[in-house]
Amino acid sequence: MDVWTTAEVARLAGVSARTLRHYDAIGLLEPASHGHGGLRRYGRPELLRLQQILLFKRLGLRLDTVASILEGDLEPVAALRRHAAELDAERSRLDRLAATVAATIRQLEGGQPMAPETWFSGLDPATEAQHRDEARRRWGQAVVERAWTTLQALSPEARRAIPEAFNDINTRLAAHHAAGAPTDDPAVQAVTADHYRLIAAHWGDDPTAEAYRGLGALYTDDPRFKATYDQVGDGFADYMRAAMDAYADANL
Amino acid sequence: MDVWTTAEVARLAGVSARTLRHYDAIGLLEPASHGHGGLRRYGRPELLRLQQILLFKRLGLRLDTVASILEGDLEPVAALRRHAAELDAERSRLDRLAATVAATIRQLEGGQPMAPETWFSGLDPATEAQHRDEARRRWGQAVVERAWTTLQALSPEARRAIPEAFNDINTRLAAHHAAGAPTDDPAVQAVTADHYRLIAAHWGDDPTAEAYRGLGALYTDDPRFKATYDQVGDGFADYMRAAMDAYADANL
DNA sequence: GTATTGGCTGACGCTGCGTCAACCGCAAGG
DNA sequence: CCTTGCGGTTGACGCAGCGTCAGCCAATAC
Repeated sequence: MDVWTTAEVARLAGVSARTLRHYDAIGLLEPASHGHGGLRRYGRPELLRLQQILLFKRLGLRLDTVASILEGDLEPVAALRRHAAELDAERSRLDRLAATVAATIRQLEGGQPMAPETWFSGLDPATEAQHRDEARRRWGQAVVERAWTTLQALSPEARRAIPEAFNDINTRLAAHHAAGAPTDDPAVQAVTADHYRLIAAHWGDDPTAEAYRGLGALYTDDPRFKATYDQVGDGFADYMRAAMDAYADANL
Repeated sequence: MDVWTTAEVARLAGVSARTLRHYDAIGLLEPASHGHGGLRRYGRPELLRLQQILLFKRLGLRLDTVASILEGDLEPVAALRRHAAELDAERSRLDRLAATVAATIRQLEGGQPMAPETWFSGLDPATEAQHRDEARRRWGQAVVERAWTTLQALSPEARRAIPEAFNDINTRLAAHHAAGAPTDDPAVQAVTADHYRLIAAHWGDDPTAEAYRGLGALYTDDPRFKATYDQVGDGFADYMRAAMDAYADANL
């Protein structure tokens, strides 16, 4: 009884026959010999090797790494150390991910269908930087930059309150827009004043005329905002910006 | 400027053009229209949709899940909750893995090339159980079972010391085996006595003759041990068991 | 005229097998 | 003798999410 078939080895080692064939195919564990009809026959050395393979695999090493170790091309301890570091990195990545997911859940629960102001908070640094570059290139104004970063820096509570409030204002303004009211119409300017106060509430100090115009520019020039606002109605982003400009002209 | 090409959208959103084509291929984000030569043309609604896609993707959701959410077939909050649970499970899996890897590193550092006694400590429960079933079926003796479980229950320090000691004994015994010395040869029995004492040191009380014979059976009948010992020399496992039986006959 | 950009459509590669599909050999039972 | 069934074999697709050629077309810049 020194030789075992595929199914026997599989049972002994607790793996599937398919796995053994796979290991043969990739050269990780070749049978001692082939019998009639290509039957795989494994001997004791193969059993031993399989056990070692399973040991390392159980630790999460990739099969090619396991192969390198068993061929003596890789120091087991070194490989495991590197693997441990990778595990650690992956774990902290999951930690951050979980935190972000939790935050998003809270945000979704607290707000309406998600306002664009909240969609982009917390993009990854690379994307974020790219967006800012794009913005700078387009608007070329430091004030717009400040409007954006300020929006980003809002407290979590403020963020949770934002979607509703914006939704409210957008709805009211959309009504005037649909009715064809000019942007300097008193009713429109009243809504815009609410908008200004909403912004100001999270601005630190009251936004200057320049800052408020910058925010208006954000609505029309940043595709992320523009796309959203134009879904409210065709040309709504432009309408909103015009109303904001008018407000700045008259009041700031 | 209401329409963008693949590369433009890619730049705006910070993804690759290939990704956009992929999303088109799987129906996740189809362009608004196709221009001359099949050029993809994206409009604002597509930009918006892409932003939502990227938001959910960034949270680690699979693309088909994202699709379900955007199609309204899946509640975003519910999906995120489930995802959070999965993240949590995965994280604790990584925790356990990292612990196992660390333990293995310690073991490898403390010992020689890894003795078989340590290889199988800490197999996953299913495999472990299967091995024990196999063992019971083969030996049908509770004492063998006890020999095995006792080996498994050793303290970490003892485990670290074991490989060296076993290696030493194996080397000495292998010399006699190669020289063709009978197993009841006094020199062979002297080495066997050392082996007995080594085992006894971790046994709790001194192993009985029955227990020691059971351990010998483990060496020849468990493929995990047999394969290893037979690598020392052909028939070495049998030789060792015979020496152990002889020792038990004469001294226990 | 041609070199450069960009865009297009395949199609393979990666990881570790699970899962058919199609076929063969051997032994027991009708 | 034939069927059934078990266990073995070799392909080959599928999965997730694109990266990465390869080969071809069109418009633009020099």
